[in-house]
Amino acid sequence: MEGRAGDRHERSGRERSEPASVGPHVVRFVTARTVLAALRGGGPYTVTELVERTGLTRATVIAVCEDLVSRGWAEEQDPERAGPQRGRPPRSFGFRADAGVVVGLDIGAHKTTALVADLRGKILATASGGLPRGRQSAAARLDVVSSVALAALQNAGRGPRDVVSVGAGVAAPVDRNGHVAEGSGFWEMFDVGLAAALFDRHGWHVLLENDANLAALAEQWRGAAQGLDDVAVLLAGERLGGGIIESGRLLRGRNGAAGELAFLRLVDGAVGPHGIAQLAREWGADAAAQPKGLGGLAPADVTAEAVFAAADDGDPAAAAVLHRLEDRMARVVAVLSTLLNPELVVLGGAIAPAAARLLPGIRAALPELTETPAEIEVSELGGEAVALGAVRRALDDVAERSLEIALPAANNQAR
Amino acid sequence: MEGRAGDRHERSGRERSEPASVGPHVVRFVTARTVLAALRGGGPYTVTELVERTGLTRATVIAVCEDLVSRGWAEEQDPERAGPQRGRPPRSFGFRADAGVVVGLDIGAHKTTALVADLRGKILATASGGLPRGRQSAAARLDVVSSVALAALQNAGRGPRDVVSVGAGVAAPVDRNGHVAEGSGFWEMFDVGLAAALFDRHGWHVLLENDANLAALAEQWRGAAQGLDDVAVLLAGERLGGGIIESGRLLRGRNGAAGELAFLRLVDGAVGPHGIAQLAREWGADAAAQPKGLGGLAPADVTAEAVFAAADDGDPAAAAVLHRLEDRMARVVAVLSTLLNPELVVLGGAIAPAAARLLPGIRAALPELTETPAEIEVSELGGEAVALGAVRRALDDVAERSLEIALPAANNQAR
DNA sequence: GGAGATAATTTAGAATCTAAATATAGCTCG
DNA sequence: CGAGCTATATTTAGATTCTAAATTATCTCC
Repeated sequence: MEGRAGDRHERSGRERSEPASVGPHVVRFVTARTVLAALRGGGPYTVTELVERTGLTRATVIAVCEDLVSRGWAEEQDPERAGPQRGRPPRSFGFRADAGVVVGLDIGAHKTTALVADLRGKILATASGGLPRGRQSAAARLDVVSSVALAALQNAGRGPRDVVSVGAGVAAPVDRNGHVAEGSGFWEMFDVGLAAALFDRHGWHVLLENDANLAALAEQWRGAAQGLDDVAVLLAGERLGGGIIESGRLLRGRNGAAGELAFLRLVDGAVGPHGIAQLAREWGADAAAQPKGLGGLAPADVTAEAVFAAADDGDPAAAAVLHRLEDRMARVVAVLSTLLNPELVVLGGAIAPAAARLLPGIRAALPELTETPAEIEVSELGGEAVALGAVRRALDDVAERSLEIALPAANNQAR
Repeated sequence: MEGRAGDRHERSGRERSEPASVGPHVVRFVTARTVLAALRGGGPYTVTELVERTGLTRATVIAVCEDLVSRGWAEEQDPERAGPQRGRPPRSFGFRADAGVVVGLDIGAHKTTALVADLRGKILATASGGLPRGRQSAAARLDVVSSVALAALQNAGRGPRDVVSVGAGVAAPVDRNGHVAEGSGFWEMFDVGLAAALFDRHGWHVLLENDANLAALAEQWRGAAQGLDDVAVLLAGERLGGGIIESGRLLRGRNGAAGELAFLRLVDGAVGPHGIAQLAREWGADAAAQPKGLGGLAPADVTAEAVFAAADDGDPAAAAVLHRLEDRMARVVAVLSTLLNPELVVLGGAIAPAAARLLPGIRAALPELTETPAEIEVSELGGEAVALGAVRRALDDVAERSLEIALPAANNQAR
């Protein structure tokens, strides 16, 4: 048996005999998606421009556009005519970026961040909320997530009904079906729980995804990796995660654990700013040639900043710590470069500020370790990378399902 | 209209305004591919069976089938009617597996192997030829490849005109466009050279690919990884290469160097049978507790077999060598498991026989090294894995292009 | 107000699918 | 041996969609 060419059935599962009903409808479906994609790509376009961009006929474009208008995805606009023009005035159609919103969620262990964006990805509002420390029931946690999302929506002046799709990132492996890998501790509650809860409460379509994967999407969308199709993103903080994009697609692996290099022996131990301090304590002892070591700090005072400062002052022990850190990072990047041959590796997460400092050292160490060294950059997206990637994920979902989605009726009417 | 169906432009790249011409023709194109895929999957089918399998209407199926017959891809067959049946006798159509052949080439440094298969992948014949040692001109090398392919064709009783597609594997990175990565030494000659030469001489459509990638395809097709969508294959011999399949797709990376772990520091040095002997020489010295070490062999007599034999005899030095080897392999598999989370890792290449011996040790070491250990198996495909994968690659190409390919006229007539 | 230009709209034609009606070939049974 | 049954093939009608060409509309310039 083949199953090779015809594997479409993302959801329908086992059934054969499904390719069914290809008819002319599908043609319309495809052309509508083509036109919609063109509209989404830029400002209002005249029909003539759309004809050029899509390669379709004038008649077809107009028919499709009117269809899209009636579904709420596009609107006809009076083009701003700069000065007198000759000929019959053209009709213009534009994408209705405000026909709905998407929500991007970054669900961390202690804090949840929500981003609300319009259908072109313009960020409209933010909100975040922390969990009080201590054990929390699943319900309490879901309540926090839900209320943070609602707060962000309110900040954006929109309501729950306006939400067309939701992306959500968690710090655990998530497989292709949106299931959290077994053995992920409390993250497992989000497996079914999150999507079900948010669907039940608000009717939202929720896509769960690994946080590092979302960070990778964000970097490719609006970060250091814009436009690149082969990228890896390291999300290093308290945890070390990786998101890998190959040929423009996220890699997930069998259980969604691809890129989960947290346990790679090569890089054991934390590598975030907290980790730097810890490494300094561990390594300071044997690396210290001077009696004072690490600028004479007491162990409790060893912080990432202190180590950097000490290194700047010429403290050899601190310099040695940074050297070893550079070496560790370089080895991680080297493994990625050799195994996956990305064009660029982006260092992100809490370590980003520190990583900028280490970049030259890492770059210098790399050629010795691999034949195909990738470029390395530090993320400039800050703390919202994951939430931003969640927005991107939701937008992709909207693009894919756009012609099946019923837009919020109110808006549909409103304009 | 003529040039409609052939509008593929897989390579045309940047141009906008290309999605063009979606018309009803495309619908036919899709349904034809669907029916052809169904036919390829199994024996002759009655129209009714095809209706069930494809979900299309009876009328459509018949129309498409007759179309396929006229193009030479299918033939109408008198179904063998077992005993009396009721109702009007059905028409049956079958895939013409003999309408053409594909060729799979394994182009090694010293030897080239060719496999000829029918359009269902049944291997019809083999041939191989070695290069005399010493420097060879590019032309001489291409001559060998060409003549080996022709010999295999002759063995199969077919001619060069019967060839519909050719897959070829080389031991160098090959990017998505079929270009050999720069810096690959003499393999670069195949970059343009091979495809051009074989096209000029015989009109063949040649797909160049990395050998380990092809081995991965072979394992997924007819080897240990049948039906799995997330697999890694290690091809270890004089060289160490890796082929990675994720979500059913080969990973290539930016320059086609994905999986090229030959230079990974973790596993430096050869790991093939030759490598075992070498490691034994290197490591024997310091691992030897007994005065005799390695069963008292002289360095020149140290072979893989000898090391295995010595270990069986209880020689601790030999056992230590094998232990370290197991550890190395385990670490490679661990890196793959952690980074890519495959379901299975297949050990192939020249090391395969030896690897079977080491498997338990590798499996035992793995859980310590990764949280998501993959299954491990040894390849059973032998020395033809790469050529077999090349056949698979060519068949995929045929499936994709089938409706644009003109089948050899002779056969077309013949039946 | 007419000529020219640009674009929208209409019309005709072709390809494709589905669905329903009709025809066909073989078997069974009285 | 012919009527009836059955499963299938073939034909026909209807709907949808595209392209291409002809027609109509609206604006500017002279």
